Amino acid sequence: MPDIKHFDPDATLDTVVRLFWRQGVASTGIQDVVTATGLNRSSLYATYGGKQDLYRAALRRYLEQRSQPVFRRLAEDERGLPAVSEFFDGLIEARCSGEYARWGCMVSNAHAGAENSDPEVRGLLDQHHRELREAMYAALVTAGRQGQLAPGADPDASADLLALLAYGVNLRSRAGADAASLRKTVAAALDAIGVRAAA
Amino acid sequence: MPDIKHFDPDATLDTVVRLFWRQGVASTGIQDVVTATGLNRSSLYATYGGKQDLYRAALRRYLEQRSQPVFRRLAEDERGLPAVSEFFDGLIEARCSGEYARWGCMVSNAHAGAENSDPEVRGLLDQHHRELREAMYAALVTAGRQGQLAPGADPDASADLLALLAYGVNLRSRAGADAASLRKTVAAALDAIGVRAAA
DNA sequence: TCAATCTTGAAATGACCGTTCCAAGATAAG
DNA sequence: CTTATCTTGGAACGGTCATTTCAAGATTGA
Repeated sequence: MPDIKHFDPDATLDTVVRLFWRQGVASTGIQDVVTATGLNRSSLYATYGGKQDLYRAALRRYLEQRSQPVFRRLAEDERGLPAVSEFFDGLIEARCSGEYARWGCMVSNAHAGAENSDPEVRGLLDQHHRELREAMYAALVTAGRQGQLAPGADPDASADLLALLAYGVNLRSRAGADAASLRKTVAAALDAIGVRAAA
Repeated sequence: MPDIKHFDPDATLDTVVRLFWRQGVASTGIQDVVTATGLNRSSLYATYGGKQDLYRAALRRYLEQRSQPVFRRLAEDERGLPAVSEFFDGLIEARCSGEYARWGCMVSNAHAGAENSDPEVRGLLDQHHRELREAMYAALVTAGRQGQLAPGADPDASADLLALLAYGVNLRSRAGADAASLRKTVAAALDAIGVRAAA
């Protein structure tokens, strides 16, 4: 009997993700969302709830669509260190060029804003960090099995290090950091963890 | 002939720094500033200009009062790697406990927000990064002179790495990262750069 | 076709935003 | 003490905020 929605909630959410990703939640008004999505306030509120609910949904979708697929690929890659290197290459590429250049990472951005006082948002940040760290750890264990790690390198602590390094890349890329410089920095980190090239 | 100010602009600015540092500029209203400082809108606008001017002044003051003294101490320390280690210990201590626990770094936070679209703010972020990197580099060169660096370690790239790591620490500490875990991560990074403990 | 039920458009809500204005108060040189 | 000049308090400004409301439109089962 009822009417059906005249739009695709998932496609709309992708548009909303882009808004919150680029500008943050505090600097994005509902009017911005209305303008960008083309639908009106009533549909928005009926579908997603208020602004904070909309932000939470967008952050969840960012994790599912943007982060987790990349993490999964990293964790399941059997090559070891080259997989980690490729992960960072893709990261830097995405952060410094193309449609999302200088947007940083929506999760990293959320760390720095007032939005992280929301317990559910905080939970998503922790989940993101855990998943990134574990994917990195899996790749490093694989690397260790293939003798790619330096004798003293601890996969556990190295996974933490590389995860934090990714946050640093995300942050500095938003301020316009040079891609080549970021690549060189990452290479130095991997070199320090892996078997020493030049002794 | 004229009247004089009935307050100390520098002390007031310290209060404003704390506001913007903790909540960010977008989530802080002029009313918050009025309430926190105790002075009046007129005095605020007459002394500092508008909100954006006030934020810029606060960010400048954060650099001068909070960042640069620490950078200077790091750059001039003659001990090498222990100086770097102490820098990170102090950083993690400040980020995870005491008055400013879970506030992150005002500059790191600014990277992630919409405030970095202001050219002057962007300039301050770059200046901060340059100064951090150069202090780190100076300490690493000192370390190298004393034979504390691993044979393959490049002070230049390692300085970049440690600077990005600091941003990662700042970010994750805001989401409640555990101090012990952060310390362990930093130790692993320094171990990878320095002469290998366990071979 | 009718009626039930959801969606949609557009206007309205009150609260808060950053900023301005002006009269009253304070200061110090003459 | 007068007067010029700045500071201060507090009200007022138009604009924008997130959210609500409600009538009109659309859809589907009976």
